[in-house]
Amino acid sequence: MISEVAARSGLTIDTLRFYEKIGLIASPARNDAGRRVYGDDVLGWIGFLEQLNATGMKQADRIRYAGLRQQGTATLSERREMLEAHRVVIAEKLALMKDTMALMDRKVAAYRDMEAKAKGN
Amino acid sequence: MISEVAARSGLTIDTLRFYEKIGLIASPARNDAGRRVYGDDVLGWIGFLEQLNATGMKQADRIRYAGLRQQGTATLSERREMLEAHRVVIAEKLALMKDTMALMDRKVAAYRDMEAKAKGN
DNA sequence: GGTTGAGCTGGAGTGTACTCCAGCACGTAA
DNA sequence: TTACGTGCTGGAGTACACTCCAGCTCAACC
Repeated sequence: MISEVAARSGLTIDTLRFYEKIGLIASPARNDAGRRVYGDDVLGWIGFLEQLNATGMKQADRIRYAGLRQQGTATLSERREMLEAHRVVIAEKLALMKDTMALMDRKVAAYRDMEAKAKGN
Repeated sequence: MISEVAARSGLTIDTLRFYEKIGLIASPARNDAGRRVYGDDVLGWIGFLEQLNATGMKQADRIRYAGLRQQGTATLSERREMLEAHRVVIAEKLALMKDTMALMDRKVAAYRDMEAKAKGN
């Protein structure tokens, strides 16, 4: 079961167990042999975590969010605030990405120019 | 001198020396007392490095780029290729940032809804 | 000429986020 | 019933990117 979640999520088995240990993923049910049996929701949750991760949210914050989520609806507004704060961070990164992409374009064009001139000699 | 570059660049003195050690920054000239005297170009270069860094380029690749840059015009096309490759990476991250920002917006809206309903009870 | 402040070197230490491993248990197929 | 595959735990190890420190030198000011 863990191997299937690993395959579907793109995480490794070790990482899944690690995420569970640090509280990013809720401890799944176990079968008679003591093996993890994951719920259907875990893949969606991992996908969301990966999106937070890939957009630069720190582990500690993701753990905090995961903890709040497990506490249920009482933590809704706290979670909303975290997401709003993260949105701001993303917006800043987005602007930087755009800037840098434009810079790459300018530099690449300049390099092409210089290469053409070097050939022309 | 190093403290001024640190202040202007936003890097720490230790990081400047570290960057020099790993080849990200060329070894600057020294004065009679053996202290670093940086050229005017170093701040621009550090700014560019930071932009590569902030957009997710790995240390090893930045070191490679810095090395090519020090070798002069013979490495122009190699550097251009690196920047083109990085542009692609940035474009992907950009798309992910946009996606995630939209997701944050949807989630925040949904949370606000749920909060409003909870209050209404 | 002694103290202060800035900088020097080489090397050890830190934080983050995994990643790997030894040694053991369980269930199925030959 | 023994071999194999999969999974289990606790803990050690790794990679990356810095960050800190001891012990020293040098120049300038009092």
